[in-house]
Amino acid sequence: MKRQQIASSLTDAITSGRYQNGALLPAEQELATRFDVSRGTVRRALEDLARADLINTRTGIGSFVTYDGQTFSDPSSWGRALAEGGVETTTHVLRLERITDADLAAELGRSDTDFIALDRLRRDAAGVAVSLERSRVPADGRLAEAPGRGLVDDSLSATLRASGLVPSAGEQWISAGPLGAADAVLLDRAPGTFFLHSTRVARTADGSFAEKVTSWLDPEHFRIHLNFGVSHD
Amino acid sequence: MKRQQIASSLTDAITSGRYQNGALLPAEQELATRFDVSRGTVRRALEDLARADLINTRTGIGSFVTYDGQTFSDPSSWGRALAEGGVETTTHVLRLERITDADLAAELGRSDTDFIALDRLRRDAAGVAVSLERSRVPADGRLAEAPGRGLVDDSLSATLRASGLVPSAGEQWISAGPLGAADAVLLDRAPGTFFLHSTRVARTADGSFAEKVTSWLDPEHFRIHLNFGVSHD
DNA sequence: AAGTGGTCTAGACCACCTA
DNA sequence: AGGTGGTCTAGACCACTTT
Repeated sequence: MKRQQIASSLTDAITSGRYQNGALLPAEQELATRFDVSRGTVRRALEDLARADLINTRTGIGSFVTYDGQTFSDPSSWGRALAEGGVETTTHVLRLERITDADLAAELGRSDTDFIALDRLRRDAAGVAVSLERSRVPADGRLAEAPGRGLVDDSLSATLRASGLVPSAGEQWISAGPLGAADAVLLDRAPGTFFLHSTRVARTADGSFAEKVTSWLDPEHFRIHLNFGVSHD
Repeated sequence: MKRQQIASSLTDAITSGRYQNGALLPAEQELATRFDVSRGTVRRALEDLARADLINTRTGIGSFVTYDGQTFSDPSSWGRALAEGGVETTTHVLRLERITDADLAAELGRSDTDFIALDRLRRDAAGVAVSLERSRVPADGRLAEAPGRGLVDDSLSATLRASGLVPSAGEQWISAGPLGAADAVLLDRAPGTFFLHSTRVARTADGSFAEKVTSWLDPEHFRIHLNFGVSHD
């Protein structure tokens, strides 16, 4: 299975950060030469990556990496925020710490009020802040040590996976509205600027809480993409 | 697109009963000869049918029909626009007519440039316009008469179903942005007002176009809700 | 004009299944 | 053994994007 080897190799390169989010992959012919296969085989491998929402291929240009190390790729029907073609972004961790949040615990129906909070800001190449994401995951097991140890591969999804929290179901709400005063400061925008807003709650197969992510997204840089009825493999 | 023509032809043969449930399709090489294409193209078409659960391919044997005549289920995982807090709305048809749209045909990869256009405006109880929806469906078969006859049950999806166009897969993009001048007039808002925007393209099992809907939604009245992972994958 | 992805072709070899 | 699907190849032509 050369196709799988190539897909696996490219997936690794993307999730490990060798190909950054927004970057352009080498041309298909170049990949074919590099892997010593035909272009058709490269294309079949790239189809797999596209299905997993790791890349976004555009005619006449190439394949852009659309993986920010944040979202789970497993539930393929997640609405994913896609950077418009070829915008390079960098991610900055605003905070990573253990918190207590009784409101969130009540909302999720949890008795445990301890969580790990991870807040991140994304900037485009020009340094303009384009998104603000707040993740909350349970402070159980190995995750409890994340603030001290850092994230696995710098990726929240990898850290969750390493902790055995594999999301299998969830809900997402997408809306739009004006930025609040505090968020506006973080994003360096005028208060009241309209942003896309997404709230996502994921649970594992046994129904326990896996992750809650709320995001503010600059509508000029992001749109949310959904795919239905075509997931297989 | 030979692939799509072949998929469409085979889908028709299956749903019309020419290939009964459980029957074995002709061999790929035989189909290739019959359609006068290469085997690779036949295989890509069969992949589409398999993805739509119309056939089941087994190594060394062939492709069995797995379609029992039941209608395809609607893709239940569409992102649905939900009115906040039980706001009652009324829907007004702005237009329902046959149109020619070469750009849309090109975008969808269709040679037929005829479509049925249905534009609708929704107002809340106070009479404020809260959403604008433009639907485009193919002007094939019974649908071609919709402008004269009206919609089945006043519902576009019911009309589509009655015409044999059952969506089984698709994509949706959600973004946000300022209203254009023309849309602002229709919605009775100031140009540049920020609205949620959704574009949805649905296709039938054989990959042919079923419906395209673009919507502008007042972010104060609507949010989009997604639910997934509960029963499949 | 040059580079890129999108599609199709004709052929090849393999693993699998039924005889 | 002979037919079937699974995979890969090397090349071709086209439409699109950028220079």
